[in-house]
Amino acid sequence: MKDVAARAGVSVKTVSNVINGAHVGAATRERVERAIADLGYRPNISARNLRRGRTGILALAVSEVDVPYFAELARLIVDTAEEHGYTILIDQTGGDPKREQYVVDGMGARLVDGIVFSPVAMDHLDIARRTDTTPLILLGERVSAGTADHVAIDNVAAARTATAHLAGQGRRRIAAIGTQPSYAQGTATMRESGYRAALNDAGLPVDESLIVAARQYHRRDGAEAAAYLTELENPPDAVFCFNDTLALGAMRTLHDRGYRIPEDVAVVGFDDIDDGRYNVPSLTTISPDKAGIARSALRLLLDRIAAVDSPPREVTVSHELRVRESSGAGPRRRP
Amino acid sequence: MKDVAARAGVSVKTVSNVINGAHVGAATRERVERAIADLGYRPNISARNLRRGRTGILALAVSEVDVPYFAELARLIVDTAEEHGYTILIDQTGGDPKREQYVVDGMGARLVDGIVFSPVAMDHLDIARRTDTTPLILLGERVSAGTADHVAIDNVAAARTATAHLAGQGRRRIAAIGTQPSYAQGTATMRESGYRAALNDAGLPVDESLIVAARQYHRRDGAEAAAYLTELENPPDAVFCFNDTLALGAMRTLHDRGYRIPEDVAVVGFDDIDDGRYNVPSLTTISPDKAGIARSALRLLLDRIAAVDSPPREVTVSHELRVRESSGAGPRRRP
DNA sequence: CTGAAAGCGCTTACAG
DNA sequence: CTGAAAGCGCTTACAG
Repeated sequence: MKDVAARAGVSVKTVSNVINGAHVGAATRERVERAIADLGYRPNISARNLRRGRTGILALAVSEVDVPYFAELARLIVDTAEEHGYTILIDQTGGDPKREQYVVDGMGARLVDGIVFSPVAMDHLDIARRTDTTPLILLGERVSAGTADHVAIDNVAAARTATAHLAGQGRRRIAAIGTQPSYAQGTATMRESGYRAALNDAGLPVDESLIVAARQYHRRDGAEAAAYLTELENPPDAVFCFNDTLALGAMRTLHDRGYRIPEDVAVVGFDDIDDGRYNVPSLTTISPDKAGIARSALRLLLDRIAAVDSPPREVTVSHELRVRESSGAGPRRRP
Repeated sequence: MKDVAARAGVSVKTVSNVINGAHVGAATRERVERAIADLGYRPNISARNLRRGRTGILALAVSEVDVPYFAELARLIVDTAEEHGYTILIDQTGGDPKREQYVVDGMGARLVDGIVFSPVAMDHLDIARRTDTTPLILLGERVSAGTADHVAIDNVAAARTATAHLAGQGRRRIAAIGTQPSYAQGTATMRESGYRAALNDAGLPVDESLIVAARQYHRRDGAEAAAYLTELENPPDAVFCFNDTLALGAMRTLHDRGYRIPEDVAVVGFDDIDDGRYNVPSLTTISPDKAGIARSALRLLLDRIAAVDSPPREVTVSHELRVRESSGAGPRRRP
C-alpha cells in the first residue's frame, strides 16, 4: 500500500480511499488505480479485518454437508451470502455435542462475524446458557422464544399435513420413521407431534409399534427402519418419513421385499430434495421454502451483527405438500 | 491479551507462549490459563494472521456445492482440512468463466492460504497464464504437466472400463451422455476418448448419433438426453453416462417411456454417489477413491504452501467399476 | 525462561 | 480533498 502510494505520489490515506470508494478526485483516482494495477497490489484482508474488527466471513455449521438437504441449503446460503459481500465457511459437527458446543461458543476464535447453525444435539436450554456473543442464527428447530434468533418452518403443521394426506387416501396403518427420543426439543419431536395430531384428527389409533426411531437421517437408516416395519405381524400401508433420504432408503427396502409403492404402501418424505423428484416412484414430500430459509437466516444474521443487543427474533418460513407418485398421484408410467 | 498478561502478572510474550504451546514454567502456565479462563479471552485471529502472513483458511471452489459428487467431496475435504488445522471456505463458480478466472487469480484478496479448484470452463492454458501466486490445486481434469498441481483419476481408463463392461454384456448400441464440445480439455473429453476406445476394442462402430452432449451434469440434463435417445429410429441398448446424476435422470426417462433397466437398456454412471446405491435399480458406476482425492488434494496444497516454488505435481487416484443392477447384476427383487 | 518493543498492513480520527 | 500519525492485537527477534 505504501508502494502504491509512493508510485502514485499520494498518501496511503488516498490509496485507502480509492480502494474503499471514498471521494477522490478523478485524476488522482486514475493515478492510484494505475499504480495498483502496475504493482498488482491487493489489500491484505487480515490487516483490514484487524482494523475493522470484522472478517466478512460467516460460518454455516451443519452435521454433514453431503446430506442432500444441507447441500442444497449450503448452496443457497453461499449464494445469498455472496450477494451481501460475505463468504461462507463450512463447519461439520457430525451431530457431536462437543463440536456443537464449540459452535455455540463462537467457534474458538474470532474468525467469523456470525454463524448459521443447524443443531442436532443442542437444545434451547444449552443455547440459552451460552456466554459467547458471536451472532448466532439457529436453523430448523422451534426453540422457545427469547433464546436466540432462529428460522424454521412450522414442522408440526407440515407433518400434520403430510400425515393427513395419507389418511385422506384411505390409509389406515400409517407408520412414522425418524423419531429421535434422545432429543426432546428437536425437529423430530415437532414432526412426531404433527403426525400424532393428524392420526387423531382422522380418528386413527396411534400404534406405537409403527413409530420408528432413526439415529441419523441417511438412506441406510430409512432402509433399516423399513425392514423392521415389514417384519411386523401387521405391517403399515403407509409411511411418513421425517426426511427424504429416510424415505428413499425405505422405498428401496420396501421394493426389495415385494411391496408395490404406492399400491401396497404409500410413502411421504420431507425436504423436497432433488433426488426425490426423479426417483421411481417420485416422492411425495413436504417442500420447505429453502431459498426463503437461506434469505431469512442471512437477514437475521446481518441484522444481529448490526444490532447485537436487539431482542431475538423467530421467522417461520412457508412450506407446501407436493404430491407425487409415491403416495398415489398419476400413472407411474407413460408408455 | 494485555489484560490477561496483567491479570496473570506476566508479559504478553508469556501469554503468547502459553497460547502457542511454547515452553513456559508449569506454575506460570497455570496462572496464565486461569487468567484466560477468567477473562474469557480468545485470540484475535485477524491479528495473528496479519503477523503470521497466513489465515488458516483454504477455499474449495466448485461449480455448485449441492451437486452430489461435490457435496460428498466437500464433506471429505472439510474433514481432512480440519485434521490439518485448516478451515474450508466454499466458493461457487457456477461454471462461469469470469468467476473461475477470479478463483485462478487468487480470489480477490489474501483471504485464503490456498485453493482447491474444480474447473469447468478454464483449461490448462488459461491456468498457465495465471500470475497470482496463491497455491492452487486443480481437481478432476488431466492437465498437461507443468502447469499446476492437480489430482485426478484416470478418466480415459475409467470410461473405457465402464464401456467395456457394457460391451462385455453383449450390448451393441452403447450410447454416451455427457460430452461437452465447448471444453476440449475437460474431464468430459477424457471420458469420451475412453468410451470411443472401448467401442474400438470391442469392434463396435461408433455411431455419432448415440453421443449426446450435456451442458450441465444434473438429473434434468440426463433426462433430456435420454428422451432424445429414445426418439432415435434405432435406440441404444445401453447408456454410459459421464456422471451418476445424468444416469439417474436418464433412468427416470427410460422408465417413463417403458424401457426396462437393464433388460432393454443397461445404464452405467460415474462417481458412485450415495443416491445411486439405493436407487431402483441400483446404479452400476465408476467409483473414484473420493477420500483419496480429498487427501491428495490437501497434501499437495499443504506442500505447495510450504514450498511455493517446487515443480508442479500430478497425482492419479484409483477408481474401480462397481457393477450393480442397472447393468444386469443380480435379481432386482428378493421376495 | 521472560520482558520491552517493533512491526505486520491496514483504517480513521485529527489537522491542515 | 489530502497528509501524517496512531492504533487494531497479535508475534517475534532482541536483550537480559
